[in-house]
Amino acid sequence: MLKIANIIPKLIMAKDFSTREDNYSKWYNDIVQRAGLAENSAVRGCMVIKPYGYAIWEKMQAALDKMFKDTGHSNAYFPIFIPKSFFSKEAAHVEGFAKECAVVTHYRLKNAPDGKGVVVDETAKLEEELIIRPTSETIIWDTYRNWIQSYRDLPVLVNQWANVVRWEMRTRMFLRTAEFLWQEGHTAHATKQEALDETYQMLDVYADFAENFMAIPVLKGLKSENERFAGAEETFCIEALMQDGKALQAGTSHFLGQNFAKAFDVKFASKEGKLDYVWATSWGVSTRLVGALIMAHSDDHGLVLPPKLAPIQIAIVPIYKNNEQYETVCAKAREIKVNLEKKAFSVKLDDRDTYKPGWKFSEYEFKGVPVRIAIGPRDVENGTLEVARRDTLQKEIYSMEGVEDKIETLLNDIQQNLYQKALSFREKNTFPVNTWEEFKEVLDEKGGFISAHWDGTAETEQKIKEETKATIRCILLNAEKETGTCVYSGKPSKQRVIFARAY
RNA sequence: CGGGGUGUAGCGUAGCCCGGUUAGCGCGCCUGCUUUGGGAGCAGGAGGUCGCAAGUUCGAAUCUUGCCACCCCGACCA
Repeated sequence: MLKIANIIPKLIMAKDFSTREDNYSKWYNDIVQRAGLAENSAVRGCMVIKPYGYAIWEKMQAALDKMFKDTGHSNAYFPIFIPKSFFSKEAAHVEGFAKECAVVTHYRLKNAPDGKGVVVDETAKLEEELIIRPTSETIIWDTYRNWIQSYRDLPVLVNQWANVVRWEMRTRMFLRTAEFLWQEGHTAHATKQEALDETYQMLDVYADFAENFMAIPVLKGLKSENERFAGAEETFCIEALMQDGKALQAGTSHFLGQNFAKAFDVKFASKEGKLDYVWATSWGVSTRLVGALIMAHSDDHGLVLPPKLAPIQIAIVPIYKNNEQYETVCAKAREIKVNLEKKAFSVKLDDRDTYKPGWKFSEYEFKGVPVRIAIGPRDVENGTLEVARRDTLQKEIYSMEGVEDKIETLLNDIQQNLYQKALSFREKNTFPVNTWEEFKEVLDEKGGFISAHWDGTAETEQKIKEETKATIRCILLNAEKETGTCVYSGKPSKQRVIFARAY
């Protein structure tokens, strides 16, 4: 490092770009659009995930898929359509999803009588309507019945990467769309303890992924009854805090008990020769994580991506005045690219002559590329490079010699720095409160996570939600037990729980 | 499904009240020249069913009615 350059002046921050303070949701939408992550589609509530946005999802998939495989799971695929009757087999489950199901009733179109377009052919009505899966527990447990007879068939450890549809009233890019992509793990076990262990294990996998890949610290906890998955005995979650002080549920892991086994009659013969119902879990994360990634790290210059999930980790921008310089500079740039690729980094050399360097700088900045290298004739002459990091916007001049190692260190540093920043943000925005007045005041003036005593009843949680829009995000798994009095009802409480307004 | 709002070129918009030139502007796009170390400049150019349908009128982006779509605020949710 020969010299430390200045932080980019505020003057040249992104044009026509909303700021977080000015209008948080517009800022979010601007990033999604301008970074080329996604756009609205012709279908209400559904989005088109564009190549750059999808590439982030693919990076997430790759990392998670490996973690699932490493914990013994296999991928499979179940149908997108679920017979309507399957849904009514588990009472709580129907109750929870009935209001947001898309239903297929016919299987054929015909030419309209007036010759304009096509209409549904009423003679092609399905005998039993098909539900487009909002989640796959029912079809999967109906299938598992045939897979499981003996304890020797257990455990079944299956994951599926799929799309699901939940007919939402109000949608937001990535955070809530009518159709979304996700993975859903569905496991079957011989004992309650084994199923519980699996539930915790996958929660840990999610937390590990969030913290080490997404660079987002998460709280691990148990959901209250109100927030529990429809059909689960217990729902566990990871909760993250976004920059506007709202919480985001980033993943869930459910202990389903024997509910689905009973509903779908999935029994197994134990070693002792006794018939018993199978114990189940399910767990999932979705493209919502892309939304989490945006809201956790990005700034008023655009997207900021952690190196481990960035589709492009390093962008190289050549600088030149004429053809001759272009050739020299690009030759050197290609050399650097090859060397960096030897370290398995994803590098983009942007040698397009149709855009100017300044334009490219801005482009990679709002696309969140962690590291940008600029190389010009002066650098070729001096054996140097200008290296800019996206998280701090700092620029430094590096010597070309051994640059691969320095970039590697830099990328690790950026990954760590993003995590630390997010962690200290969460710490600064987590508030223990003891009175109802304080609760409302903190919520309205600061937002963030509120740690407060709760009497454990659904009624109190409901009242709090009605009065403040805040819900219990989770009951921390690793929290110290501490007796106190409920912040709302004044009744006795065994431990503090985490409240927040949430996405 | 309630309450509010908006539909004009790829995007953002002016014009609408009070009907009357060839529907204007910015960004983007195309061509050429000069440029290229932080979103280039100049010159020229292309691009419009004014959301859809009907009505009023000599004449409708503009007025009326109906429909559709989208956005924001509520209830519901990963």
